[in-house]
Amino acid sequence: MLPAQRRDELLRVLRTEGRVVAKDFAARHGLSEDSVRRDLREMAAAGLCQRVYGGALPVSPAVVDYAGRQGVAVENKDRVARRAAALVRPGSTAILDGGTTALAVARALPADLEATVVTHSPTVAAALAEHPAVKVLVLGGRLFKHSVVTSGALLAEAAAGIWADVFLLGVTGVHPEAGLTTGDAEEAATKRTLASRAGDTYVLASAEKIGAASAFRVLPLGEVTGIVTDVPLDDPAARALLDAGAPLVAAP
Amino acid sequence: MLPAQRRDELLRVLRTEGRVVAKDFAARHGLSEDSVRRDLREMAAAGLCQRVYGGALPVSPAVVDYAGRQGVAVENKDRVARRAAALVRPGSTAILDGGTTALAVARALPADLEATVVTHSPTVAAALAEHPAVKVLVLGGRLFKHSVVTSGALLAEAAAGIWADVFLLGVTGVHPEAGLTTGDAEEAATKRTLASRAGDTYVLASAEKIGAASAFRVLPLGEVTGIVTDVPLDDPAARALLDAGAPLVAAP
DNA sequence: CCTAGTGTTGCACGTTTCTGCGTACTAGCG
DNA sequence: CGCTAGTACGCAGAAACGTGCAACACTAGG
Repeated sequence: MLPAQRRDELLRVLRTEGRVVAKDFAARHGLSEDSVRRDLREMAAAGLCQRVYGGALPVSPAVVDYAGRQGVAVENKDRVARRAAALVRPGSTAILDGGTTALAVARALPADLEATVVTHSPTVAAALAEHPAVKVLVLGGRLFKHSVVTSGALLAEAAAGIWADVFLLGVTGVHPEAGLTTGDAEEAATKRTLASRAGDTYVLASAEKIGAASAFRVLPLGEVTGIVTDVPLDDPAARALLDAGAPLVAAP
Repeated sequence: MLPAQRRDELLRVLRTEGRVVAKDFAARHGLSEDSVRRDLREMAAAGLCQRVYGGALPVSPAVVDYAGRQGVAVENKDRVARRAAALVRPGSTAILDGGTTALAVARALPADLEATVVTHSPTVAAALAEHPAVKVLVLGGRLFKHSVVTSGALLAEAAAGIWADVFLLGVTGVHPEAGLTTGDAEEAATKRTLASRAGDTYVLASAEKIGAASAFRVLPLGEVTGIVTDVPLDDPAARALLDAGAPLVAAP
């Protein structure tokens, strides 16, 4: 990445996300933290941003407040996303589900990662367009409006022709008795189809999903390789899941 | 390689990849870095690119950056988009191309329209999730990063199974001699495939496309049903197109 | 066919810019 | 108050840069 490009990108992220975390930005784009910090320092000196401990914020305080709230809200999902992103090994093939957590995973993938990602979410596909080294395969089909993913016969047909190392599955509930659940029957079926096309299946389960249950079961707790969560494993809800045989994996 | 060829190629790479790295370009084409740098310097002086350490970037990031491109010539695109949206009749099936103009068409569709829209653009698909009565079919395939559309064998296979009343085609150039052109060979092939799956094909040609030409021809001017544009039909550029047999349709 | 003129190219040189690393300092947190 | 992570600063090496110059090719006119 060209130095000038790097600075443009920093400004862009600052504008769109309301903040820049030096460490994350460096990791995401395969840069040294030093270069990022140096840029931020110079941009701050030029009045283009406001340097703070850990990164930078936009100059205008109005934007900062908003960004701050957003930041706190997404922090949990980010932790799960970062942990899950590490499951996509260089050179491997991964299936990425739809939904906000899966979208966060797509964004958390290292910028220089060379891998193949299969997805049935147009939103995730568009996000992955930012990752130059990732081969992206979109599974077509009828668009399911609520969660913005494709499903149906066309998808099943396309999915039959692929095989992935890992499937990162998003659900709306992880419950000791109900298992892994989601809010729509067809969506559940689609997720099952995708799970059958990968060697390992990991569930993306940020805190608000733990202990929750929706109407339709995707899979029983024990039939996935791991459930990535940011809830501490000694939390009562987590204990209940572990007792029910859920393979919980704590995000750092 | 001829000097003039080299400069054309530099501009092409700049346009399609959004940047040129002097060293890489020289290595890739068996040139000296000196020559490349010299060209870039002159092009920058002529205002054709922006010289940065390591290579060059487009004059305005908006030219290439997909997100940035939205906002350029907004009103023009909207006029074309509204006119084109009227071509999607209630109850009919339409294929919608990728790109910013097609995205504008998706947004311009009436909120209560009952129709089926087929698209190979994740961005357009996501936008159509806002239209509750529109059935959306996403064509899967390998994601082409630059314009964020799918293409390849998987797409061709999926496209073979559909038939639409109308195809709304986005291009980067409408030129009296070059015809309808776009910046990538595979993209051009994909657009041809889609055109073959619809009864009528209409081109989305906002003013900046008129008279412009890119490297790869999608179709000759005469082989489409109509070319929707906001340029007045008595404009010299429009006249030249009409003389060349282009079926121009003026947007109101 | 020769020659002067023009433009392009590769190379050498000194300069500028960028980057990674070591060191010492500081903010945040328990 | 001590620990950790983040930070600033300085430095040295590497990479990229611009400039001047000489070699070369190509053209036009004699």
